Amino acid sequence: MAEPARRGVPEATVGRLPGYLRALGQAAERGTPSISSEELAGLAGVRSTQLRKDLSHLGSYGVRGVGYDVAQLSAQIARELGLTQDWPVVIVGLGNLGRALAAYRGFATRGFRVVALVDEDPALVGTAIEGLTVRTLDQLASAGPRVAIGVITTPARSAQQVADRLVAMGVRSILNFAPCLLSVPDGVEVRRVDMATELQILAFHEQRRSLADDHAEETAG
Amino acid sequence: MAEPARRGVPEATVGRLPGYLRALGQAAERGTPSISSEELAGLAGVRSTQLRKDLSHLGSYGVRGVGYDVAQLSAQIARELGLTQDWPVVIVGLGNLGRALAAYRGFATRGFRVVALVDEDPALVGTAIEGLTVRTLDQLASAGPRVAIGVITTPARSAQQVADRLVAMGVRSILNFAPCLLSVPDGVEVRRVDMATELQILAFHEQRRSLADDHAEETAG
DNA sequence: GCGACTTTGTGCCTGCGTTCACAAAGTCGT
DNA sequence: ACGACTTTGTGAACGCAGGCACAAAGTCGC
Ligand SMILES: NC(=O)c1ccc[n+]([C@@H]2O[C@H](COP(=O)([O-])OP(=O)(O)OC[C@H]3O[C@@H](n4cnc5c(N)ncnc54)[C@H](O)[C@@H]3O)[C@@H](O)[C@H]2O)c1
Ligand SMILES: NC(=O)c1ccc[n+]([C@@H]2O[C@H](COP(=O)([O-])OP(=O)(O)OC[C@H]3O[C@@H](n4cnc5c(N)ncnc54)[C@H](O)[C@@H]3O)[C@@H](O)[C@H]2O)c1
Repeated sequence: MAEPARRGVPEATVGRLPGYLRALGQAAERGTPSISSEELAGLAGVRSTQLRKDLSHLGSYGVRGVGYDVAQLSAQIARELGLTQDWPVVIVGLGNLGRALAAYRGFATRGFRVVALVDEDPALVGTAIEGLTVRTLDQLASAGPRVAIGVITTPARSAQQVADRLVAMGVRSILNFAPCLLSVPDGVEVRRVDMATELQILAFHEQRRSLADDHAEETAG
Repeated sequence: MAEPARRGVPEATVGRLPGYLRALGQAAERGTPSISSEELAGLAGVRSTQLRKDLSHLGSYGVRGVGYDVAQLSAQIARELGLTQDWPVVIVGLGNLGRALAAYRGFATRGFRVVALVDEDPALVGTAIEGLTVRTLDQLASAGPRVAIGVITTPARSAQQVADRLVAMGVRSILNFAPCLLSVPDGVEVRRVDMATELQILAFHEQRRSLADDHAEETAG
């Protein structure tokens, strides 16, 4: 039974698969041909029961008494995530952040290829960054390569219109770095990376700890 | 009753508070003095019932029949998140990403101040970036300002040792951009920002949609 | 002042995700 | 060949989070 409830992978599980893949990469470097759920879970930072349940959702199975074949499980998760093909990516907005992303070699290593760079600044359009010529959205729409995933690194005020243009071009997956909400039609998925939000969550807990510390001092002293 | 189960703010709620704060900022720009949960929820991208339940956890309350006072609610959420004080931040690893973050003006706007920059590259140490002199971790530990939050933008292989050093310096909040797991003692919180993971999740759904489309064509044709 | 209306705050229910406990299945030593 | 041991896969219990329905509370028009 290699194909159980195949179309029912829970979202929470999907969110952990990339982590498992990275952990498997580490395991592969060590040269161990197979790995137990306990050890792999340790590398991925989850409980072994959770790992096993997650893997059970993909119908994958290891060998009882032994563990999982590292190479095989890697391939299976990569296939599940759609990383067997290369996804063409466009980066829109080549400021500080967009340029850092364009220069980042980490994408290419796994299934993603930056095939276009877009900005509206006339001083940038036509110049080459990382071997790619910067274009406008118009140029991309009329004569560019097909892109599957759009990365938005423009200021927040431009993000919505950029998203609209991308959607009109057929892009259904957007990674948004601008600190704002994007409204898109059904069938288009937006994920946000928001460092300000992350910092604020850290600040919340930091403050909670500070208050706890203060209280401890108070009662102790 | 302005203080109910004050220490019981659910984690999921905390994760949405920054979004509410941003939405309130937008509302404030419009000049509306008060706002209904329905409208604010729209700006934040959640359901109004969820917004109200979230706010109820902080003991905050609006005025029935009217809504929430924008300025007051803003202040209350900011206080809850610990943004009334400035949190000193250090950025470790001044490559492409670290430099982009150092140049980013978005942090200062709300409660965070980059007070130190760290790298181990001798070519960088001693130079000035964005008005701050780059130091080593040793220099920061012995003679630097106190930092509350550490941002790690080094390659993955260095991230753990950097985290260990930060923890030894008393840092209890870490934002990690390196694609790896950090192991830290209890009482230290790590949050990760991982673009590769986000892209892989997008790829999963993209692939799922592609397969669905193929199937639709097949049955239609 | 009063009734109609608006909007908040919350108890309850439902669904999802995580953890526990254990049977199934396979390996390894003898 | 067989028994002890290891490890997986999963049914079941539990807890948390989200959404619904509704009462409470206040506003506004007259
Ligand atoms: N730099 C960071 O470290 C950082 C951190 C967190 C969040 N962000 C967010 O990422 C986004 C980009 O940040 P940044 O520092 O790189 O900004 P930036 O101002 O340096 O760059 C923005 C770029 O987008 C281009 N642009 C603007 N409107 C455009 C449009 N309609 N079409 C195409 N290109 C357009 C501009 O020409 C510019 O090159 C912002 O939303 C910012 O809030 C950045
Ligand atoms: N650049 C991106 O767009 C991007 C995107 C996603 C993830 N990341 C991750 O962010 C991290 C940084 O990426 P980058 O492209 O800026 O890398 P980079 O190689 O350009 O920069 C890394 C910097 O860290 C410094 N460093 C290394 N070891 C150190 C140590 N022990 N102490 C102090 N400094 C040290 C190096 O001197 C260098 O300046 C990496 O882990 C990368 O995977 C980057």
